[in-house]
Amino acid sequence: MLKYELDRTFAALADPTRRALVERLVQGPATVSELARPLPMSLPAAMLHLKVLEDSGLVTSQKVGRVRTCRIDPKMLSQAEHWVGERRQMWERSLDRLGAFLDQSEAQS
Amino acid sequence: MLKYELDRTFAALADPTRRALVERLVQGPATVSELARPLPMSLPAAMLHLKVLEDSGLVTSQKVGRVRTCRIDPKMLSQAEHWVGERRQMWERSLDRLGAFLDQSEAQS
DNA sequence: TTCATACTTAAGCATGTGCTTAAGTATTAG
DNA sequence: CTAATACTTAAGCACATGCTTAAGTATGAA
Repeated sequence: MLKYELDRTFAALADPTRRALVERLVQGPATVSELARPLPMSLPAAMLHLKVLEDSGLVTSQKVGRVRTCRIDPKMLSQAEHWVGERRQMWERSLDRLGAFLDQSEAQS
Repeated sequence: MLKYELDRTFAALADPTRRALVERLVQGPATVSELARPLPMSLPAAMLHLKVLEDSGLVTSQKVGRVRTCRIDPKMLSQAEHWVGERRQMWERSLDRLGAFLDQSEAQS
C-alpha cells in the first residue's frame, strides 16, 4: 500500500461533488453525461472531478464509440476504510492499556 | 452527519504529514513540540497541520500553562470509516443484484 | 455528406494550501 | 527580575484546485 495512493484517495473523497459521483457509481456504472447532468456545473468541470477520481483509483472508465462508461473500483475504497479502521482500533487499544494501567495503579495504592 | 464535516475530515487525512500526526496520536496524547519535532518542517508549519486536524474534529487539544496537549477524538475517524464502508457495501450489493439478474436471464434462455 | 452527440482540450482566473522567516506573547525556571 | 521555553501570529511566496467559456475531435444517425 503506497502512501501517495492514500493521499489521492482521501483528497478525492474530500470533495462533495466527487462523493456524490461515488454515491451514484456504487449503484452501478454510468456514462460521463449521466454523471454530469445532475451536477450544478459545466461538463468540463464535472470531467475534472471524474479525472481526480480515476487518478485516485476509485473509479475506472472505458470508452466505447463516443461514450465513456465509468464504474467503481473498490480497491481504494477498501484501503481507505482499512487505514481509518486500523487507526481507530489502535486508539481503542491505547485507551484499554491506559485503563489497565490505572486499574493496576489503583490496586497498588 | 453533516457533509462538510466529511469534507474537512477527508481533506485532513489526504496529507501524509497529517496522517503521520494521527498515527502518532492514536498511541496516546502528545504536546505540540513532541508532535512537531520529528517533522521535516518548521514549528509554525506543523501547527498549521494540527489546526487542520482540529478544525476537522479528528484531534482536540487543551492548553495547560504554556503547553498544549493534543489527543485523538475518535468520532470523525468512525464517521469517515462508516461513510467509506457503507459505500463499499452498496457497491457489493449492486454487484450481487447484477449477478442474480444474470443468473435469472441465463435460466430463462 | 451533413449534422448532432459525447466527450476532450485549452486558456484564463479566483481562491486555497503549504511552506518559509521574523516577530510576538505567555509561562516558568533560576 | 531575567532568560529560556512553548507556543502563536503575521507577512509573503509558490503552487495546486475548481471553476469558467470557447474551440476542437471523434462517432453515429439521417
